[in-house]
Amino acid sequence: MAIEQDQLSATFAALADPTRRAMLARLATGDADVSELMRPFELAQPTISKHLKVLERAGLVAPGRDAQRRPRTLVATPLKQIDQWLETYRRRWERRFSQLDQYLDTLQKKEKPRARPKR
Amino acid sequence: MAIEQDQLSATFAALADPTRRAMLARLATGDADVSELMRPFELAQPTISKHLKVLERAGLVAPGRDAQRRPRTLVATPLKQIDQWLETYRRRWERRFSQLDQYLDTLQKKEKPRARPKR
DNA sequence: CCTGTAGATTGCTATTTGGTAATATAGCTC
DNA sequence: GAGCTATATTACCAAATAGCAATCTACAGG
Repeated sequence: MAIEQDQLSATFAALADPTRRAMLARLATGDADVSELMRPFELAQPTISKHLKVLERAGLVAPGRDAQRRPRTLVATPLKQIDQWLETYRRRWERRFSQLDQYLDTLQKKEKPRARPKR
Repeated sequence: MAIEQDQLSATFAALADPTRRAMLARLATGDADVSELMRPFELAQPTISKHLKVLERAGLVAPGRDAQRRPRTLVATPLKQIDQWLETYRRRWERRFSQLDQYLDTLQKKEKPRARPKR
């Protein structure tokens, strides 16, 4: 059903939209209210509010208050979780296990014998 | 809209599903065909194939061939891109960026959805 | 050929998502 | 309090998604 109750899924889903990533990038330079977050886009105000709600549900943004403004603050914690999730896969690009290596490895597996050449 | 033509969006979208993340985790231990990827889940085979298509469109998985099997290989490149994207935000959790961040971080850690006071 | 097996494809739901316009609410400022 | 400003909420639509059962395709072995 993919109701996305888990934190990681909600964060990934929130980041899967260029508009929302741009909003985060703006917030990385400092807090901003809705009008300001809206400025770079040709989107209606409710659309921006909706995007903000997605970011808030993911915990990436925290709401503030200043008279009638609602300045948003970036919260990095969910991004840290993503960074930790990446840990399992990190060696695949940091070490000598390149995409090409994997591809060639797959081709070789057709033969079924074993003896992985260690260059 | 959001046709997700950009690589980053496609990758984030693909990762926003626990089933697909589990499939990647399995592939991290070595190539696997559809029957094997299907095993841990109570999902129909076409559903798994669909998930695989999403992962392939994101470039996270490469298709192989072995008689009637289609063993899949993990490709880490899109994950590397995510890692690079995170770079902008990394200092926010590696250092204590601000007092507000600290405060919000601890709030998040509690994650306590208590009963809301009725207004 | 025929049969069994592994996957892909098709066709169909229900739900979610990104967008909109219209309206409601909250807080200045006069 | 009237009016202005900033934002949220509501109601709606179109498209995308996750799921399924049924069917088609490709290949290995007799």
